[in-house]
Formats: sequence, C-alpha cells, structure tokens
Amino acid sequence: MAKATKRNPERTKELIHKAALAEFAEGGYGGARVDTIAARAGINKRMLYHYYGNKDDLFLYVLERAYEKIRTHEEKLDLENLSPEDAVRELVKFTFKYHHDNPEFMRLLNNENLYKAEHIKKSKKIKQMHSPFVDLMKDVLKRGEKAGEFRKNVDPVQFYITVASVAYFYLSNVYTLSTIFGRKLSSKTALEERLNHCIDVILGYLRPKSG
Amino acid sequence: MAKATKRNPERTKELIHKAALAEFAEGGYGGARVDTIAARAGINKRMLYHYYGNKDDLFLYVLERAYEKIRTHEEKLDLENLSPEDAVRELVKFTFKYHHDNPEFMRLLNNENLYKAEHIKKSKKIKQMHSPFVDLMKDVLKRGEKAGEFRKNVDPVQFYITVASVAYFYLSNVYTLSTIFGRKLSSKTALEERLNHCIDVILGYLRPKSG
DNA sequence: TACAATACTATCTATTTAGTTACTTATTTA
DNA sequence: TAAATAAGTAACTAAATAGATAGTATTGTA
Repeated sequence: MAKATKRNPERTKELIHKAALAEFAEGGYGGARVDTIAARAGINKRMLYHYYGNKDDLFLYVLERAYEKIRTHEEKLDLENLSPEDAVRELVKFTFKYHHDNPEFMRLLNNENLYKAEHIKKSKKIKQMHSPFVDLMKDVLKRGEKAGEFRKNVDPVQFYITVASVAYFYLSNVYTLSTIFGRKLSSKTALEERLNHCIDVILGYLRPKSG
Repeated sequence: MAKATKRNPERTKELIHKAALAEFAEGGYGGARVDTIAARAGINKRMLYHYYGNKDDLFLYVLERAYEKIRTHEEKLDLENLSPEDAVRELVKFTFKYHHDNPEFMRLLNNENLYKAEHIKKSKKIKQMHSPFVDLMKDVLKRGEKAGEFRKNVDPVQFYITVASVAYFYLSNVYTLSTIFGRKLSSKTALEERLNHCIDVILGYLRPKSG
C-alpha cells in the first residue's frame, strides 16, 4: 500500500534548502553529508539530486540564497535620511546584529574562503548583488566631511570592510576567543559592550583630525 | 628484499605534522583526509596513528603548534621601549604581516570556530599560552593616556580584538571580498593600502576626544 | 480520459573513509 | 649478545560516502 501523500515541489525544494543551509553551516562543505541533508529535510535523497544537481551546486545555491537574504535586509535599512553620524551608528548596529542573528552566513563565508571563493566565482547572480552600503556610505562620508564632522578622503570600500571586520571577527571567532581569554564573550552584556566598542572605534576613527 | 632505510622518529613526526597542517588548512577538519596526510608526508598511515592517536588528536596537536608559533613570534616583538604611538603602529603591522605570511593559522582558527572550539577547549596547553600583547597593551594604553596622546579608559581586551579584527577579517575573507568587489584585494598595493588604513583606524580611534 | 511530464520512493553500487591487524626491521639496554 | 622495545610496512575491514537505477504515484493538459 502506497502512501497517499500530496506532491509539493516548492515545499520539498525549500525543505532541502533549509536542511542544506543548516548542515553546511554546521560542518562546512567538507563536513556536510548529503545523506544527512536528505534526512534532516525528511525527503528522499533522489529529490536533492533532482532539484539541485549535486553537492557542489547545492552549496552554491545555499550561498546565493544567503547573499540574497543579507542584501534584502540591507536594502530595508533606511540610512539616507539620517545625519552622517547616526547613519554610521546604524550601519554598525545593523552589521553587528545581522551577523549575530544569522551566524550561518559567517560560517558559509568562512568556508567559502577556505575554498578560495571557487563557488561564488561561478555565480553571476552573486557578483551582481552589490551591497547598497558601499554607495550609500560614499554619500554619507561626503556629507559628514562637508559638515566638518568626519575626516577627509575616507575610502568607502575600506570603510565598509572595516565596519564588517570589527563586528564579524568578534562574532565569528567568539568560541576560540572565549576559550583563550577564559571569558564568556557571547553573554548578553559582553555583546552589548562589544557593540558599543565597535561604534566607538568607527566614530572615533571618523572624527576629523585636530582643528 | 627489505628497504635498508634508517629510522628517524623525530623526522617522521615532523613530516606528519607538516603534512597535517597543510591538509587541515586546505580542506578544514571535515575536508582533510588521513590517507592524504600520510601520502603528503610520505609515511605509512600506521605511523600517524602511532604518534598522534587519531584524526581529532592530530588536529588538536596542529592547533597547539600553531598557537605556539604565533606566541613565539609575539614574544620576539619588543614593544616596551617604543613610544605609545609607535608601539600601537608596530602591533598593527605585526598582526597584519603575521596573518598574511601564515594564512594557515587563520584557516585553522576559522575551522576551530566552526566546531565551537571543541578541540582547544580540551587543551590546557593552549589556554596557558596567553598572548603577551594584552598585558603589554594595558601598559601602552596607560602610558599614552597619561601623555595625553590616547583617549581614556580603553579596554585592552576589546582593543586587542579590534586590532586583530581589522587585519584578520580582510586577509581571511580576501577571496570572497575580491569576488564581490571585482577587485584584486590581495595585490601588493591593495595590501599596503589596507595596512595603512588599519593603522589609520586604530590610531584615529585612540586620539583623545576634543580638547 | 489518455498520456506525457514531473514528483517521489526504495534500493543499489563503486569508492572512499578512519582506523586495525599482523607482521618485519632497526635500535636500545640488561 | 639476547631480549625487549620501538619504528616501520603492507594489506585489511566495517562503515560511510556521493551519486545512480529502476521503478511507482500524482498531476496538468491535449
């Protein structure tokens, strides 16, 4: 007697995606198991190959979705109408909060860098998904500079990377750092302290030089 | 007819260590293969189990050696006799240069964080290997503060992590960042630019507030 | 309602995996 | 120098691995 299960390709695809995201984020590409992904999704392994081709292509798809997600969130943030200082403050807060709430993205990125970005290099989609923040910061930095609030000639790309750095590194390496320092760096108060420090560093750097 | 090879346990152990470091750094723990390590080392797999127990213990040993190495280099750096500003400058330069020249360490750390530091948690050795920089910076920051060159009440641990952040994140994520920005961020000039930016950020942050 | 296309299941397979067994050869030390 | 100990080799194994085969069930559409 066969199961009288309804068919639902969209649901199946999504189940596979969610399971794959979790599995790749937990063990990296090398540690992830196709059988485990199928089991976590509660689907037949054949479906995974049917919809996504193979493990490599599935990993790329997971990366594409992850980039899509962060870009969507970035676009929702409305920094244009804030003062330069508030815009920077919000940018740091967002970056910290996003990576804290979505640690899988950092894990996927770290893993993709282990593989020297070989997957995302193949993806036109990802290369076209520019973060709105770089152009936005170009404008914010100019505004701040003209108002005499920010230092001159800050490179927006370096700046964007630096904002990411101070938030991302702490969150991504929180396990080894906590072990080394013998201090729970992921406690609520430690996280608040870190975010405040990040804001201090970024705004401190931006203050115009003497005068 | 048997080989008339001389025996050399120290050499064999070191060959295994080197091969394991390379293999773990390339594919992470999950992507590394014990057979490949043995092949790279040019030794019999049995020897690997003989000297290191199993894959997990070997990975921990590789981590211990990597921490040992960076600590040794850190200790060689003589920051005590520099002015506060020069000491900070040298700290940033060292951090950037070390991770650039020893990318395996970042790869191992990223991977260890994937596993939530489960290996190094078991290692008393690593927990005892404190970086001399934290205590050193405590002093440097105080000196700078008293001389009116640095802002007040900078937390040395946050500061140390931030210095690591701006250098490490760029170098660790250089492949994805280069792909996203369509810009070769590992070129010689790009690296110089980044290092200068890092120094600017750290010293900019440290400048005392108005007055 | 026929029938082609797609969703889906169960089962198989060649290879690779971490770790072992059984053995030989070189070195140390009683 | 005998016997214990440690270094080393070759071949094996049980389980896990990515992916394939061969089929059945459900759907949209001619």
